[in-house]
Amino acid sequence: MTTAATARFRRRRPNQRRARQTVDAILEAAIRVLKREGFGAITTNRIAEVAGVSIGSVYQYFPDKRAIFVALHQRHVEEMDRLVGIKLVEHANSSLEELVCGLVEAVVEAHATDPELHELLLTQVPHRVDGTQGFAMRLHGAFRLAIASKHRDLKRHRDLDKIVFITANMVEALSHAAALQRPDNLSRAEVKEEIVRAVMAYLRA
Amino acid sequence: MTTAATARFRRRRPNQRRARQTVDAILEAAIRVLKREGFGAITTNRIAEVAGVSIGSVYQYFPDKRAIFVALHQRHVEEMDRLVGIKLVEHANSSLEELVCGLVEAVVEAHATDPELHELLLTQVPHRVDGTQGFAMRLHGAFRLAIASKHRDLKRHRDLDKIVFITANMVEALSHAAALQRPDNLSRAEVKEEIVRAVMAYLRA
Amino acid sequence: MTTAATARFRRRRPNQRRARQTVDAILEAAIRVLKREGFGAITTNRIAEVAGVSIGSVYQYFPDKRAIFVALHQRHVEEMDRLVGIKLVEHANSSLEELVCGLVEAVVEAHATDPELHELLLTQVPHRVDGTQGFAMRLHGAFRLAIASKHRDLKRHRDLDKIVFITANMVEALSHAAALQRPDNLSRAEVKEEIVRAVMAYLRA
Amino acid sequence: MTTAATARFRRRRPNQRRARQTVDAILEAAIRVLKREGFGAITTNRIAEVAGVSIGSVYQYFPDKRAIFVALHQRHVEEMDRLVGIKLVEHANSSLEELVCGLVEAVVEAHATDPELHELLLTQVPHRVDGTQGFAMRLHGAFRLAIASKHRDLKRHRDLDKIVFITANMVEALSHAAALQRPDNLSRAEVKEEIVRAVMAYLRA
DNA sequence: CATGAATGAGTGTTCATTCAT
DNA sequence: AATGAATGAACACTCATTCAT
Repeated sequence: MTTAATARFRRRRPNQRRARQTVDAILEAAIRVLKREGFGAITTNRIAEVAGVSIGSVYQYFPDKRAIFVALHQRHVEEMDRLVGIKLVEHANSSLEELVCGLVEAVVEAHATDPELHELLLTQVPHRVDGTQGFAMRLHGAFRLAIASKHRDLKRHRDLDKIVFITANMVEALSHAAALQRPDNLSRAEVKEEIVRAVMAYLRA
Repeated sequence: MTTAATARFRRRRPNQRRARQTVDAILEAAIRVLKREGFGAITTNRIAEVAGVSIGSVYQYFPDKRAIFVALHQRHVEEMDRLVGIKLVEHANSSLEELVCGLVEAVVEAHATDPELHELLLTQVPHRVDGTQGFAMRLHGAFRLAIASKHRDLKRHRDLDKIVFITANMVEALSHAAALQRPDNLSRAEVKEEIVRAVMAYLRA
Repeated sequence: MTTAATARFRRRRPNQRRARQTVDAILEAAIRVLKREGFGAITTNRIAEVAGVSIGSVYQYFPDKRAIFVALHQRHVEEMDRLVGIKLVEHANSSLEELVCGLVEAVVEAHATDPELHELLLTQVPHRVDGTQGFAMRLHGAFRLAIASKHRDLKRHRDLDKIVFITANMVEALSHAAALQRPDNLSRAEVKEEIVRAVMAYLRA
Repeated sequence: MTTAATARFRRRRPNQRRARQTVDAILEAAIRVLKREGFGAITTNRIAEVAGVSIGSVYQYFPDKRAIFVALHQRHVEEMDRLVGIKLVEHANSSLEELVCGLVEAVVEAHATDPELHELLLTQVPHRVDGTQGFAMRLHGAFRLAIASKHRDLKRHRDLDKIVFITANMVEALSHAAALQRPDNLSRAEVKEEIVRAVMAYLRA
């Protein structure tokens, strides 16, 4: 969808299923090469080869090499959005703590799905972070909604903006760290619990 | 012969100083190009040109292109280490809250020094994150030291590792966010205060 | 069966007309792209797009890209031939001067019809000049005929070949120059008159 | 000189003899490939190969492929200018007829030097003709000078502009034709003589 | 040590052409 | 016939790196 939209302006709009398959094959190939041979080894021809399509087809769907990486990042962010969205709906009627717990779980899960790819995208593949695009920004919406509705009395004491800013970033960053830098002697569950504890402590402070 | 020894020193020094100047010029040029023209425009020849040295001189001091980026990252991390180290010494005898406050201040300051460069290095320039190199890891040491000495009773209740992991990452990530994504309606001081509040709330929980 | 025959005709005709239309659309598209975007921008796919036909249809009527240019040159030369032919017939019974005047007029007109295209075909689009194809060559026939019949006594003095060679090339080149390089302070009529004067002066010399 | 000037803006200014040799080698290689394998076979890598230099060196002196052709055209035009300039000086004190004869000779010679290249450049290699660049334009200056000084009385009768326009284009076009389309039964000397006759006839008319 | 011309492997990208639908 | 997605050989051009001066 979004990837197709990216290509829409420069290349023909493909028809449906086949096109989607080709685009996916290209993105998967890019990921495979990235993981196996490193960012330096990624060439458009190599991607085409691994994807099993012709180089021409790559340029049918992506205006240039960069667009492939942009699509990769987008797909990744969208996947995360999806997971968070699900939890948000699930916990519509839960307590604040349960909701926070759910969100933390979603974000930790999202980061843990393919941490290697996540890290590679973050450290090796150039990517603009224009504020709105950052993942934490998406969490902001979720937290604003959650805190505003579940914890109204807080609004009086401190600015909602501050709280949202802090909590969203805490969850994003700590989940991220949990996925990528968690020490061996800490289980994922422990860390998850600890993140929730930290967030709740802050909210109650 | 004292005169001979002196002469040797006199002959060496200027060269070493020159070398240092050249290396700095190259790194500054790399930063300038990175900021002004983007990562894609960085070529060794362009760096040499902007630095005002010959391409040959670049290879005199850096074995290859990657080494320039490694040095760039190192310089950046070292600068941060330095700032944190100072605060740590300053607050050797302060209370835990004051120390946390000092560390947060140091990290926020460090990130605010050249946020543009900081972001570019993080998003555009490929960099390994092999655990030890990540900046958060350095904070771990500081926090471990601080918490272990200032807040001994905590050790009994929960694992020090968890606490250090959470606090170090909180400070790192929130300071980072404060520098790069702080909403306009929040002052830096407010955010700093809020970060301290969050950390302390967690430590007291 | 008359009806069958009629049906056959009816079935074929529209196809042939369609084919002619398609071919024309392709050639016009090529010209349009050539004028608007330059020779470098001409691609078979672009021509098809501008012509409003599929790339497959282009290859239905032209074996390869070069054939399109050959057809373009041909169409252009044929148009010129047509104009010259008309004048030749018109002045079958006129004096030599009147005939020369008519021919010059025809060639100047021909060059002035679409000077931009004329120049582009000459300067941008590769074209063989294998003697027979050159436009001047066609004028040779006209002039040979004209001079041989109208100016017989000349034959005795100098070789008809020389005269034809010189006059045909004069008219061709000067008309060409008149269309493309005429200074602003000279009207087309003046130049035309001057060309006739030059040709007649030579013929009378 | 001129070729170096073309490259000056995009590429380093080379120092002296070696650079000149390299540039010449590249241009000669381009001509050789053009003659032997046709325009379609000219690739930058092939030129480099034939020139015996690396492809990188080609781009050291020419910003892109087109620049090579531009330089080729320029070199050609300059050579012609040179020949005409010489004749102009030689005949400073001669009669008008002698001067015309000299100029015709120069132009015929110029065109005859390497007619194959001349034709290829004209028919195969895309080239802008922006008025000033056309060769005929250069002859204009020569003829204006010649006629104005040698044939003053003409000025009264007809506009000098017309005469210059006609004569310069006659000489250019007829010499060109003489070199490329001269019939076998006409010697070059004969044609040359005939061109002079035509020009003089016009001037005397 | 400094220089910068020269190198050439390697890259992104194009576009004429085909052929299954 | 018409279509246009797919192909992939071929190309222009870059840029990290070397080395003679």
